[in-house]
Amino acid sequence: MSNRISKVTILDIARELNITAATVSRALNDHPGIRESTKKAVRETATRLNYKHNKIASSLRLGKSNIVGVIIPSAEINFFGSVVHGIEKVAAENNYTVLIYQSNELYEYEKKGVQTFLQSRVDGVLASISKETINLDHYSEIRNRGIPLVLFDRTDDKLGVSSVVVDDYAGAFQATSHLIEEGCRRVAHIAGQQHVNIFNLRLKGYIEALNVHNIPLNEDLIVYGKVSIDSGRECMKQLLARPVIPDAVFAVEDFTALGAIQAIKAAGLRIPEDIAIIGFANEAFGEYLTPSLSTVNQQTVTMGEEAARLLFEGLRSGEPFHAHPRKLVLKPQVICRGSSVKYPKGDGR
Amino acid sequence: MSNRISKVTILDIARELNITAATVSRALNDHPGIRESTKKAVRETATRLNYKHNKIASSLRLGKSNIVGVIIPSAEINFFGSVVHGIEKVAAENNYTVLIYQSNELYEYEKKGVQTFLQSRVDGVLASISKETINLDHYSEIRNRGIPLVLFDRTDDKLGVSSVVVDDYAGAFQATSHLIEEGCRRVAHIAGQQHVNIFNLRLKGYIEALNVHNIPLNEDLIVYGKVSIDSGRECMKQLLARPVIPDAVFAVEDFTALGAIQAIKAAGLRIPEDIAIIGFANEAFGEYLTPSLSTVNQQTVTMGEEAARLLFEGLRSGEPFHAHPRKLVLKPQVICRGSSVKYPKGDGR
DNA sequence: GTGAAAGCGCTAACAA
DNA sequence: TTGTTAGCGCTTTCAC
Repeated sequence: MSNRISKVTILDIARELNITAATVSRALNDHPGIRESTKKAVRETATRLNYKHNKIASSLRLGKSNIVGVIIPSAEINFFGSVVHGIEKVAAENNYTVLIYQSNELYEYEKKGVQTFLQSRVDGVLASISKETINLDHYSEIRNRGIPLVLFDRTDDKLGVSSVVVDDYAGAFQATSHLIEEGCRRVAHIAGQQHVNIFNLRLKGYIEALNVHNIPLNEDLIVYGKVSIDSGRECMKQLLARPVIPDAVFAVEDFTALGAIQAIKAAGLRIPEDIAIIGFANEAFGEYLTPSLSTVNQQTVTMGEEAARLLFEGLRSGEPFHAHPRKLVLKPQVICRGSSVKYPKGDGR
Repeated sequence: MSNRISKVTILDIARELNITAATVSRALNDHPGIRESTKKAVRETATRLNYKHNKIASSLRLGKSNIVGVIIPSAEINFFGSVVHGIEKVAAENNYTVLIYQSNELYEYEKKGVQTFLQSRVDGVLASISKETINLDHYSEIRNRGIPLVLFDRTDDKLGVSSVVVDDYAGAFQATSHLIEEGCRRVAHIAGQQHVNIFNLRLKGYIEALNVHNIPLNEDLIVYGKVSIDSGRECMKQLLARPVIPDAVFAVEDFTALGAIQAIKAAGLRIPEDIAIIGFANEAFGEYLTPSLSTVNQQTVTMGEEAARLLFEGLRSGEPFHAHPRKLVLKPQVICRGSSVKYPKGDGR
């Protein structure tokens, strides 16, 4: 009620106590070598006057904002939501605030996000590259300005920055192997855009699993989609129209799998009896489907935590951040659920 | 490559062109009364030198940050994700950046978020109150400091600030009426914490619908839960154990409905034949369930847009923000899907 | 149409 | 242990 619009500064506190602003600042920052009694008095006066630290002034003076910017394609994809959680956790531990920017998978938005971050003088950036993005100059700019940048999930080695990814190749290999071990022989793959690194790796993992299990690769069983529910549905329809109908599908991620499931059901086929299916990413909805969706877990929270840790370690060390880029590879795990398990008791071998 | 660490300021541009920083500032801000040729030269030099506007310095000088803070319980609830989308859209139109803080439904986090925003000198706050929150002093503080505050969805009239809500009472009324019109007579309600305004309104809407349809209220058919999947499951189990088994359930929101569905299926009952069910909130997963979940749509994006608009209008008008709080009530719509429609062709009357 | 000068609120040398 | 002083980068009166 007293100070409707707070304009209380450290100077007000100083005057109140007949000391200088410098002392107040030091007291507030718990500087060693300020008498305890002074600190106490300052703190009390601060609360009494309703003082609030001005981060903007502090940032300007310090040349650092204590903000990290995070660029994600979409907060509505559960995967990124979880990663952000991991990031926020570590950021909070380091006394940092997190600014989130959604690119909506659009190159232009992504560029705009980078500019916003640069203007806001964020101390570091964590980013996952949008599907649409091919030109990486905006990320180079961050790098070149010496601002710590760590990529996660959708990364690009060309940038020469640290990154955290899940082993998509291994995940795809395991997922496909799982289907084969359930007894499937005509395993199809609904793939994603091949310029996106992780989607390409998933295709490769799929192919390798076929190899290892001595199943000849059949190009007819691979379709390339755009990674969405609609695209998954369309791709599945194409597969069902081909001479050889698959008995299993490894979808590039869960939304694609969902679309495929709809198409399979619409065709009057049973899951997993006629066609088994597995997705990738462990989106929340998968658990609630009937049958529940098998998928690959990507350690999302860990990914966020590790990415943030990489960032803060570099931030603390203070030194040329991008000198020695590190690459962390997390191990994925197959989650077997109803959509892929044909023989709940035994196994297919 | 040239300026690894950008330290280019308007002064550098000024020196380059033999003018003063003041002129550069004006040129960059497109001040009228700066010669076109000067502006052009300044802009060119700025890009050449890789100049980047320093928002922090600007904010300090201007006394405004051009940032709005948004407090939501959780980004993982689809509902809030959509609202944030609406907010971001309007914020972008107004040249504002959005800072998001997740309270995780925890009072302490929520308080911390408010403090962070206050320190960051956000120009306004949009918030949805956490389920756990009872004490509202932290919100009063925002208000008392004269910082624009607009609440959405989880609001509280006691604060005397503008708010945007969906008409929960009407939504609950419509949802319950829908079940009754499908021929159900023993309509149960899994309710939420009654200190949360919207949950209380939903209970009231439920009761009123029974009244209007001349169905006596049966306290045995109401259980109070904690609004989560687990709680929904437990509450449903309780209902199934009672002397009168319901033939329909109106769940306080979709996650609760999901838990209830699991319990119903586990009990070997069919949906909607034995028990029809409807949720609230139109979470994304509902569409993908089998049967798909009927629910109440809350105009989420609109809610975000309207809340943001309320904020920016006040921000622009510049005047005592909380003098005339406005309350916007959006109309919800029942979405009929498989879980509640017993007679797809006709109706229950 | 442009310059000179002051200041937003804070912090860190350097002094004392 | 505390004070003095200067400055972070920008914007804005007030001059001219």
